[in-house]
Amino acid sequence: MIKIPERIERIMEELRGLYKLRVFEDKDPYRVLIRTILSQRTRDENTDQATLKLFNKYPDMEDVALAPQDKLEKLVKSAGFYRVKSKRIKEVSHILMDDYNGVVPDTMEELLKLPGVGRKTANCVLVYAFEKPAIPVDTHVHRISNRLGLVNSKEPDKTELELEKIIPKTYWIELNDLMVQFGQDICRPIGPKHEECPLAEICDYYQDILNQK
DNA sequence: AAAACGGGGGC
DNA sequence: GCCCCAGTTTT
Repeated sequence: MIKIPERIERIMEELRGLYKLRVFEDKDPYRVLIRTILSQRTRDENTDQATLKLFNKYPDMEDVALAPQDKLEKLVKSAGFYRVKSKRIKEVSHILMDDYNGVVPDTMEELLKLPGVGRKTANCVLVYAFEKPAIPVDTHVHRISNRLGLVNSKEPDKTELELEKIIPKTYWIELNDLMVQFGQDICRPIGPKHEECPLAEICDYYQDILNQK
């Protein structure tokens, strides 16, 4: 059983070897924010399609703020949860115009005040728009961190706190994206591909499975 | 703590 | 056809 710091280094190096860090071609904070809200509980392809259609028709914050609700719903439909999401992006746009002078805030405290923005979304904006170190914890990061024995946590918020204590800051910006790719590809929620996994030998979850046989 | 929100893809 | 999924808010 290797120590945590070595374990982290091993994990991050393997993930770096397996995947490339994907960055939004459009780092505009407003667009990152809206795209991230649309991405909640939603796969990339569907998010991308919805985001594209939305900004094609309503390119700016003001356009979205003034757009009719039913038009927005139609445009973002493919992202799922489309009624609540369309309402939130419209409301967020309004609030940013009215209370923030059209500027997306770059602090956790202010971001959390916006409707539809929780810790995961706020951290995504901090990382992907402002390039500030933060660790967005979604279900992939939550699951993988627990399986690999980095944390022992039932809730994503607790996972985030624990990760922030043990992960060197140099890894923060890439951790979420690399783990998401790993989680879709190999360390899947159901039916993880242990045979293909380069981390199986240091994985608590896999070792438990071996021991049960 | 649990429910509600949802279209799209895997099988 | 059935089941699951890159969260957040409301009950």
